[in-house]
Formats: sequence, structure tokens, C-alpha cells
Amino acid sequence: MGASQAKQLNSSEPRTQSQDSRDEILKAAMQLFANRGFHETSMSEVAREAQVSKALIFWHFKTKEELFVAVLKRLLEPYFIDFAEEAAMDERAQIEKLVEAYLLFVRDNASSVRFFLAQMLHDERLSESLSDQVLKLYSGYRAMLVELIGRAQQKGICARRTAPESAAAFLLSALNGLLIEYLFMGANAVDPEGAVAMVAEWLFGILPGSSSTEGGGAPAA
Amino acid sequence: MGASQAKQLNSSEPRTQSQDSRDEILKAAMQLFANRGFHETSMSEVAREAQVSKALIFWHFKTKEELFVAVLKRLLEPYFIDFAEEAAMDERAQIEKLVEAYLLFVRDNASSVRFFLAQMLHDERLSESLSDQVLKLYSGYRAMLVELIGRAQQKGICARRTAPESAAAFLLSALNGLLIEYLFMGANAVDPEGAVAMVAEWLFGILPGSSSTEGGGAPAA
DNA sequence: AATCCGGCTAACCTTTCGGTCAATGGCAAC
DNA sequence: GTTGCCATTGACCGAAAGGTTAGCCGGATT
Repeated sequence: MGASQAKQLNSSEPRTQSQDSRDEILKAAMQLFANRGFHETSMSEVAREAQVSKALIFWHFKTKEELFVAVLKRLLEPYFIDFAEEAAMDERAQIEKLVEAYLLFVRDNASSVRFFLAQMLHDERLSESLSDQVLKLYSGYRAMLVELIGRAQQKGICARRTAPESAAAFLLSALNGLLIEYLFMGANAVDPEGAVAMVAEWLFGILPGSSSTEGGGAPAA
Repeated sequence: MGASQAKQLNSSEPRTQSQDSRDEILKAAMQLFANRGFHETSMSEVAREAQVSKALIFWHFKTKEELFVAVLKRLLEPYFIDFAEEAAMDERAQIEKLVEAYLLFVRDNASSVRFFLAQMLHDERLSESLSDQVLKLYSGYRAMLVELIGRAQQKGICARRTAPESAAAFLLSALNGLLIEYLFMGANAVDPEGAVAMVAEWLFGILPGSSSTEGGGAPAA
């Protein structure tokens, strides 16, 4: 049960009472859709949860699907975090930071991540726009990884000599694997720190220690 | 126009005509459930698809849920393949074979894998038994990996010195990552051969060539 | 004061859902 | 032929689904 969503309201907009009820509906729908799914959630339930009449929901949203995509949109908001590339860090530290950010994000938003994943797997039609956005996020993340790995290789701090694209793809696969492991096994099965260390070892060499180390030799057989 | 579809029957069991219809129902339900999901599939649809009356379905299966778990059971059958450990191979070849088997299986059963994944993510209650079985399969696979890696380390053919459990966990994560990549991006995004090579490189050293089996290395996309 | 309109609701509509039931055809045993 | 069971069916049921409609209410506009 993720708390933590207080929608910032711009004091500039006067916030009519209509928006209040609309918000209440969205909040209720968010909870229900995320926990039970689209088809298993009825409009009457949403109405009850939001403490409004069912008709009011249809006044705000033409159809159930429209409400659903509105909910998707709102649920997606926390996903647009910007990974501020701190220029001070070297590539290794940046990559480690990126990986850690991914895992921490998944941990903090597990319920909505699970929901999105299930939704995209299941209802391709209903969640086309969702898939688009998630895919965009995903490839943005991948692009950052590719670039960082490329730079690291040029600087010679990277042990792997595979094409940055392949390395990033493999790395992302590992992350996604950890994601689903997390979703099924729960928190105890995955520790971000350990994963970061493993990734670092894979990419940079055998040293598991801190990121300050320079020039890891190829591990070789 | 009833029976006649060629279902292999064990000559030992006489196969009543009831079993025929039951089979037809299961076949139809399998298709519909897998393509649309549980809640989006109605019993009337199943009946129409199976060309029987709705009442007959309820004669064979007490409830919709009972039909569903029967379908799950049947869909799970191809998952129980035995990885015949060919004692002739060395550990490296065995591990590569195992990894390849995983990926090939996913490719060949993509639709049901997707279905199971979505189902388990979404409807924990409905698919408890499913989760149990999948989990059992999964940990069996993991156990084989752990043992193989352990033996490989003892023999000295393994480059990684991480605990076999950790190595296997990471490897499995990578595989699962490839799985979901495959489910979303489609066939073109993932090539098993390349992945096997990458895994081999990671575990055993830099040599990309496989030890015993022939592998036509396709260039990465 | 009369009007208008955005926000809101109770009641209602149609369709479909999962599930039941009484009735029936076919077929083997007697 | 009759009995009796298995397999099968069409008709039916109450509940709940998504969605509509007519109308109420209260504040701003004239």
C-alpha cells in the first residue's frame, strides 16, 4: 500500500468543487484498479469508495475506459523522475547510481509496477498508450546506460569489451530479472546493494569494493 | 458433427464420448482464457467455441473456477520437460544447454508463458496452485544451476568465484529479464545464441566460442 | 425575483453474467 | 421391452454489470 501521493495543487488554479469530486473519484479508482484490475472493478464500487453517486462518475468520465486511462496517467506520474547526471561522478559511479535508482524505484513502487506489468502483459489493447510511455521511459534509461558504458570503455575503466549496446541490454535484462524476482519472491529475496555489487563486478572487474577504484584489469580465466 | 478431431487416445483407456466433449471444452477454454484472461471470458463464449451447450460445461466442471484450474493444469503440461543431464558433457556444456533450453522453451511457448506471468501477477488468489507449481519448477531449475556451477568451480573451469547460489540467482535474473524483453519486444529483440554466448563469457571467461556444441553466432541486432 | 447552469443524485434500463433445472436421447443391462 | 444411467440440452433465474435519464439543488447573472 504505497502512500505518498499528495497531488500538488497549483494555488494559481482556483480548484472548483467539481475538481474535488473528480479527484476523489480518481483516487478511489486508482486504488481499486491497481489492486483488482480493470475488469474486476465495477463502477458502483468506485462510486461507493469515492462516496459519490455512480452517475457522477459518468458525468466526469464518459466511459469506464476513459476513467481507466485517466488513472493510468496519474499512476504513471511518479515514474518520471529525472536521473540527474551528476557530472562530478565518474562513469562507474554514475552507472552504479543508475542501477541502484532502478532497483530502489521498483522497491518503492512495487504495487504499481506490478500492476503495470500485469496490465501490459494482459490487455494490450486497453493499455496501448501505457505501453508507449513505459517503452519510452525504458529506452531512455537504456540509452543512458549505453552512453555511459561507451564512455567508460573509452576511458578504459570498463572490463567488458562487448558492444555497449549489448552490455546495456544484458544489464537491463538482469535488472528486469531482479524486478520480477522481487515481484514474486518479495523484498527478502533481492537486495539492491548486492545486485549493484554484482553488476559492478561484471562490468568493471572483480573488486566488489567502493567505486573509487580505477583501472580494473580484465578478470580473464 | 461431434467427435472426429484426432486426439491421440491411449488404447488402454476406452475414452468415452463424455471425455470427448470434456476435451473439446477444455480446448476451447484454453484458447479463450489464454487470449483474453479469466474474467473477460464468459462461459457462454466457451460453450459456443466448443460447440456444446453451456449447461454441459457445468455438468463437467462445477464452477467457472474449476474449469479454469483444469485449463491451467493442462497448459502447464509442456512445462514439465526433463532436462536429461547428459553425463557425457562437461559442466560448461551442460550449463549452456540449460540456458538455451530455457530460452528456446520461452520462445516456443511464448503465449502461455505470457498468460501465466500475467495471471500470477494479477490474480494471486485465483492462481495459487499455479504459482506453487511454477515456483517448484523454477527452484528445481535453479537447483540444477547451482549444482552445475558448483561442480564447474571445483573443476576450475569457472571464472567466477562468487558463491554458486549467487551466481545462479544472477544468471536466472538475466534469463528472466530476457524473458520479459522477449514478451514485450518480440522475437527480433532476443537471440538465444547471443545470450548463451554472453552468459558463457560471464561465467567462464572471455572466449565466445562454445566448447562442444556448434553455435552459429548471429550478429547482434 | 426570475433565470440559468454546473454539479450532483435516485431510479431506471438493457444486457450479460454464472449457475440451475426439468426434461430428453441414446445405449447397455436385464 | 423396460429399466436405468450417462450425457446433453433449452429454458430459465437472480444478480450485477455499464450506462442513461429526469430532475434536484444552490449560487451566479440578469
